[in-house]
Amino acid sequence: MEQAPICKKLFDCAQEFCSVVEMSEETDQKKNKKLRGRAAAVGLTKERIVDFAIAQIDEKGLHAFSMRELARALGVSPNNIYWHVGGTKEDLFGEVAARFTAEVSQSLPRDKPWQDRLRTVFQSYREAVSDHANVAPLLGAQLKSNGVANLALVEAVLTALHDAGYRGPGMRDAFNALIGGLCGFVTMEFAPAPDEKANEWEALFAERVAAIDPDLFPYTHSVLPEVSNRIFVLRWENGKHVSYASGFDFLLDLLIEGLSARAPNQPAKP
Amino acid sequence: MEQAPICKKLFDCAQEFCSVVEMSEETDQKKNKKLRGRAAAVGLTKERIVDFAIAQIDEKGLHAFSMRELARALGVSPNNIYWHVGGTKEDLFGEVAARFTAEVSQSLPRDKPWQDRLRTVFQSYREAVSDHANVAPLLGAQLKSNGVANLALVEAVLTALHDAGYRGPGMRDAFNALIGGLCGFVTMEFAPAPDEKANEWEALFAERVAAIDPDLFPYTHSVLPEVSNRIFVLRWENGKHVSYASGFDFLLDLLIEGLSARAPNQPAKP
DNA sequence: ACCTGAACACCGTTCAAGT
DNA sequence: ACCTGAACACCGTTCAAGT
Repeated sequence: MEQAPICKKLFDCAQEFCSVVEMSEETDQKKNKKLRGRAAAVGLTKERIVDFAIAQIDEKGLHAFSMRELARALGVSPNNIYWHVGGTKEDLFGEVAARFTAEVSQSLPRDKPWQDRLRTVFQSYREAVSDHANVAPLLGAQLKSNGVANLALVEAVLTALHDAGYRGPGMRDAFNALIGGLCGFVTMEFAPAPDEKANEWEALFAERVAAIDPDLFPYTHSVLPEVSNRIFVLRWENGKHVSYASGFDFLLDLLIEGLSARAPNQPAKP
Repeated sequence: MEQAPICKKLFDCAQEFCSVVEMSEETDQKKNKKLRGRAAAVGLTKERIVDFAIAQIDEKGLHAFSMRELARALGVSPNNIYWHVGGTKEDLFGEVAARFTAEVSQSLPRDKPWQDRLRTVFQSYREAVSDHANVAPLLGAQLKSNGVANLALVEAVLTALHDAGYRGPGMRDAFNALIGGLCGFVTMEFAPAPDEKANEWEALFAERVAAIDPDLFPYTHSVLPEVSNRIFVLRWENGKHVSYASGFDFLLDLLIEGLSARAPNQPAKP
């Protein structure tokens, strides 16, 4: 599993050592050739693999993604991928998720009030995910994704809560409510639709929605026109086609407002 | 896809017609034998299939679930399942999710204030999911699950929001914030851990967490003892092993509180 | 209608071997 | 170290056929 990176490191050290030793009697040309002969034979790197994986997932969806097809796209034997990325498909997904959350933690302002910092963190999280909506399930619905990569995000949220005065169990609950609520929202927002023959499923679903029994669910039936395919359970398209931005913003407002009202550190009133 | 049920109906009609015609010259024994000869040959039903599917998922996890193994457990040919449940694994997952959310909408009180009704709806949703935590990804991270089955839940939430005075776009946003936030939370809560060799992954993760750089993430590092494996991103076990109940309750409180404060219908103050 | 057996095209992963 | 070819054990799904 984890032996690959370790081996790699050992090998890098060994290489370094070698180059130093042979430096004197080796021409630059020879060296290049040697390098091309091994690492550059295919030139595969973890970055390149993750790049292609994300592209494939973006294009065909997570469901259709396969290691063998990724290998074909890279023009490489499948085992080569395993070597670079760890012995398992799940490991690759972990790398994808990691790359991903790394983008979020680019520009986190430090000099604003904690409420504003929270707002920008989660807004940028949602933006990052919506750029590659098909990977959404990897972030919310798998533990491996919650890797150690997105520490910047964690640090940002924790310090914000600290500034608000939250400590100990209260801080934990607040953190979990924020991450669970908001990241969970985004996961649901971009939940993939069944990949049936084109619009077949949509038509069927719309039909069923239209056939809702007014006697059993009178209110739902009455608001169907303003609600159909625009709220979470009663929909046949996900956030890629129908915007849930206002719902997300509303949730974010409710949470920050509530956290402010309950914050142990209240602004001094002169 | 959907042709199976149609065929079924046609056949049922035909059967009925036949029995009526033959009724006069057919003994009850003969009829029973005939019935046993076809439908009861294996006695497979959609209910039985879903029962077994849930059991298998509970036991081995969603990742390890397979149609062929389900067929083996049922003592049946794989195609038999396809016939009863629709032409696809995804269809079966849809049925599983449906059965599931049907449980939630059992006891929804109607005579309480809307805040209490919302509270019980979502508490019981979380309880239902936690009883079969491994199916959680089917509910939050796939659109097919958001089928038309859980209409009782939708009706309950919508009427609660109506009583609070929410209408139109405001009602939509409130609905999405509630469902997305709370159901999303539960999806994250029970996100499955990688199924690696036992505790290997856990040890590795714990190790990595312990190795967090205090210079890069000073605050996270300082609260590690009270936070490690107890908040969402920094964990190696999911809600099956570590309770997130207090975080969920806190989120629920924040939402209901916020919705009350903004509710167009405020209680009359005499 | 309900059910089976055999087959197709694919998959994740591993093993032994090359450079 | 980096990479390939061939193989294993499985999978979802379909097709033709039985009752």
